Amino acid sequence: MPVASTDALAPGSLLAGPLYAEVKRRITQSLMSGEWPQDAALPSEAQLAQRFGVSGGTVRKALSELVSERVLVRRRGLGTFVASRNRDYMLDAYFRVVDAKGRKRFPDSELLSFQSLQASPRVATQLRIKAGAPVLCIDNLLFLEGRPVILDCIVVPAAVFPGMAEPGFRDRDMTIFGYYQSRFGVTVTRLDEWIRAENADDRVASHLRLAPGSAVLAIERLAYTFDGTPVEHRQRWVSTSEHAYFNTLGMKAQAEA
Amino acid sequence: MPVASTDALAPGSLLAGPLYAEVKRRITQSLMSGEWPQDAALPSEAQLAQRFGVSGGTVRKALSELVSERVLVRRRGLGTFVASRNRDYMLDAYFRVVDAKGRKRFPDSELLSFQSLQASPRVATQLRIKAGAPVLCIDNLLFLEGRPVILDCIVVPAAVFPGMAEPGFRDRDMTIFGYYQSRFGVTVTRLDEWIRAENADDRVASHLRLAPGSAVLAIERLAYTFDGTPVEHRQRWVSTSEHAYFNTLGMKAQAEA
DNA sequence: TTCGATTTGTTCGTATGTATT
DNA sequence: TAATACATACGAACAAATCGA
Repeated sequence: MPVASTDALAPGSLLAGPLYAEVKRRITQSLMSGEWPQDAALPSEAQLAQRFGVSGGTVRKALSELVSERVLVRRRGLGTFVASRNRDYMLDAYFRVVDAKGRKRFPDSELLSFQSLQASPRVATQLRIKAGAPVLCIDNLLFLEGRPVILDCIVVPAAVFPGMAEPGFRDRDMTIFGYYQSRFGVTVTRLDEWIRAENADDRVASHLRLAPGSAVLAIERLAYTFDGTPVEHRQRWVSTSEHAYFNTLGMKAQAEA
Repeated sequence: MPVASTDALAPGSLLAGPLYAEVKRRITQSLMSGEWPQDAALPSEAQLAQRFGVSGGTVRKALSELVSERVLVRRRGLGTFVASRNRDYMLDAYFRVVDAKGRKRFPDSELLSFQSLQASPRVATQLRIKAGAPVLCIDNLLFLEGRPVILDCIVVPAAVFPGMAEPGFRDRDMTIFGYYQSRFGVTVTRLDEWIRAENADDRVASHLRLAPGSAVLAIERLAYTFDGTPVEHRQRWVSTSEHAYFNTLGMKAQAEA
């Protein structure tokens, strides 16, 4: 039979905050370290409770926060999993562009270019790497209902995605974040976006089939992984002639009593 | 001693979902009906548990969801309150415009006009009122660090805010949502925003001190109260020459272990 | 198809800690 | 200091979903 785990939290130790927060940090660290393989379930509530020497309710509270932050998903009868960055997840959690009727659809994409370059000072600062460090730059055009609506210029540190190259990227059968996750073990857990309006330059206007000078959304976006390290910079231009960026805050609608 | 309340939930009744969801609906209904006065605490956990005939943990789960949806705030030792739509709350919960360094500041405002008009068909549809129904239209210019950055055109149904007039609105010593809440008992609990890019027309450009045709953010926004009724339509234009609309999703940063 | 084992989801109750008045 | 109220933590029981024998 197994002996008491060394992970058990000392009962009298001085913690910065509540116990469940410490449990959450420990679980996050295990997720980061790759202790639990992709697509496999985490240990059950009862096992985690025993491992950390806390009650099931405390583990549940830690896991529930990670679920609400969309890091984990739990399925009754099955277990707790790292949320897979698949199409349905991305459309639901991260994709914000809707059509005139408010509908979201998964876009088709066309890879425009894939280059190995050196980080510009500006993007390097954002990614917290050295200016001139090797990066991969990917230009991608996204279509909704056959029309080009979104132009993306993705910059990722080469060190974070060792061995990434155009063929593998082009032939992936999944979302970009899903590719990061399954191929490189990099799970995006947070997105920050800064949205501005710009007059489209010739390149942007041409790709989005707009008149030069047309107003477009310019979205600068940073994606982070568990420990807050930025892993992707994306400059996105969105044509809002037929679409809008949708955002909602506050109380969800409640079903009738 | 008090007898069992008629609000008690039947133990064997058929509920659509879990018990805490029903408790949440009941609490929401009481909030809507004005049963609990503004600025006063709701009944304590134990009192609500007794009233609904459920355990404290079930009440806590219902209240916790309303807290996470920013409808309520709980203060230990004090009680549970409807979240006051004051400056700090609005800046934290709803205001999304940041300066070049990512800082949020509360804007100064200048009332441009206050008119009683009839709802246009388009806005009437959004507000779910009849075209031509009486509405109040308020134009407001917001300044950050002395510069005009946001132009707002607010449309609210007159029926929702009986007796609202320019002097009271102009002299309010609080946020607009705080005024709705304290003066008319209308608490905004949800915001939907559709963000587009536009070339500024002469009026918008003039107010925001931009060249005509400059790209600006055009944000169409609907505010709802508890039961999902829209109570305000706001068309907002934002100059992003010195500012950006900031949005973040996913896992919060965690303190070190 | 049925059954049993596993796992999460919900509900209950209790005890203790902490902040406020 | 005492009373009140929320916050945390524990443990237990049962329901519901899933999967494999």
